[in-house]
Order: sequence, then C-alpha cells, then structure tokens
Amino acid sequence: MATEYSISDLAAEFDITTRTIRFYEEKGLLAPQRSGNSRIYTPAERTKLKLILRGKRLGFTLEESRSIIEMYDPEHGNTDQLQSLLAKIREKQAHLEQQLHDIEVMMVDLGEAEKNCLDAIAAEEA
Amino acid sequence: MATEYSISDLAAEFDITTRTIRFYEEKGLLAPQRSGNSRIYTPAERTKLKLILRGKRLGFTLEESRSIIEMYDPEHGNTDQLQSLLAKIREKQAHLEQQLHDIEVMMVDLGEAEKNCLDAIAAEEA
DNA sequence: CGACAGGTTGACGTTAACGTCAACGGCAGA
DNA sequence: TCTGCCGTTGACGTTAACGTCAACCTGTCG
Repeated sequence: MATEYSISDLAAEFDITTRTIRFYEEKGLLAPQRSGNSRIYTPAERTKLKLILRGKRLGFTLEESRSIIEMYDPEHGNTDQLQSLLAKIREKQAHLEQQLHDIEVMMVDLGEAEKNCLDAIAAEEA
Repeated sequence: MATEYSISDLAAEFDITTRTIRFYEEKGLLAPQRSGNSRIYTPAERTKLKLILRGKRLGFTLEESRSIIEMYDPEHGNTDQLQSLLAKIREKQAHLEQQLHDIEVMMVDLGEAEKNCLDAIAAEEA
C-alpha cells in the first residue's frame, strides 16, 4: 500500500507507457505533484487513472472520462452546476444501460455461434 | 419489411452518413449487390451493418466487428479454422464479461455520485 | 429541354490518442 | 569520473474512422 508512485510505477502496474500517462496530463485528466522535475502520483491520481482506463475499456473518449472524473470530486458549485452534473450522470447511466443491452444480445449471439461451431467440429470428426 | 434497401435508406434508418456505409464497404465489412451503378442492400447486409454499429457502441474496432460478422456466416472450413473461430468467440466473450464487470462497478459509482449530488442540491435549498 | 434529386468514384482533410525521436538533467554504482 | 538508468520537454509521425469536396452519371418531373 504505497502512498505515492512514480510514473513508471503506474505504467508498469497498468501496462501502459509513460507517454500515455503524460498525454493524459496534457489533456488535463491528471495533475500529479512534482518532486523537483519528476512527477509524483498520489493514490487519488492513481484512482483517476483507473477511471480513465475503465472508461477506455467501455469505449469512452477521454473527454467523457474527464467528465466522469469530475463527478467524483464535485466542485461544490451552485445548484445550476449541480443540476448539470446530475444530467451528465444520468446521461452516462443511460449510455451504460444501452451497453448492457448490447452486451446481453451479443452474448446470446456468441453463444449460438459457439454452439454452431462446436457442432461443425463434431460433424467434421465423425 | 422491405427486401432491399438503398444506401440512403440505411443511412436514414441508422442515422449515419452514406460516406460511412461506403467506408465500411471499402474495408470489406459490407458487400452490397449492384443495380447498374447503384448499391442494393439485402436484409443480410443490413444485419451486418447493425452488428457493426452495435460493435461501435461497445468500443470495438472495425476489425473486431469484422471478425464478429465472420462468426455469423462460417466458411465451413476445416477443423483448424473452426478451432480458431472458436477461440475468437471465446475471446469476445471474455471481452464482454470484462465490460459487464466494468459497467457494474461504474453503475454503483454513478449511483453514489447521483446521491451525493442530490444531497448537495437539497442542502443548497435548505 | 432543363434542372434537380439521387447515385458514383477518387482525392484530400481532420480528429483522437497516442508512438517515436532528439536533446537534455540528475543520481547511484563501479 | 564515467556509465547507465530514469526522468523531463518539445516536435513530429501515425492510425482509425470517417468528413468534405469535386467531378461525374442517371432517371424523372414539369
């Protein structure tokens, strides 16, 4: 349970390049501290990175991941801002529900494809 | 229940451009018939397009969608080819399971974010 | 006949998300 | 002191997935 990480620590842990991590910082998704010239990552920054990568696996753009990250540390803004944040949250939820449905259907399809494939192999061996 | 479609029929139905559809054809994902110079799409081609778009919503690349399409009309190859197809199927299944897990976690997170947001709004109004 | 909506093929432009490379600084070990 | 290793900042290259535009054909409506 380290309390801080170097850039290569994170790169190794998540199997990405340091260039990628710096790129996320350029885009304003990460904001590590500095020790002299070097970047130092707190567990909070590491969590942000995890969120980004999870977003990637779900086909989210970095912009979308950025807005997801922002949901985690709200700016304690006014009601308008909170309403807009709430709207974003519900938008993402709808997105995820669509994906859930897509996955369900595709799972069924793949299951059938698998069966057909196994049948064909069995027939071949007969 | 039309038995064939023009390129703009499909573009309108799925809310994409004709350029996009032609692009998929360039990449070998679609293979419409021709009536003179114009493209004619059968229901089977339309289904392929649906598969591509579903893949897109799940963050699949066109290459991945291509291999998914190929699972639907197997080339009735030899056992080796079938085995490799089976491997691909299971790979996609694993991919989907990872996505399912990601979605579950993100749903919970968003639910909490939503609650925090609602609480903050309530506090603001108090 | 004219024009107009739909189709076609290139060819080039664009954006996101990095990869690659050059040129440099700092520090630990032999 | 020199050799690596890890880090840094630009700057430019690359790939996927289209968008945009020009130049053209083709059927049909008034």
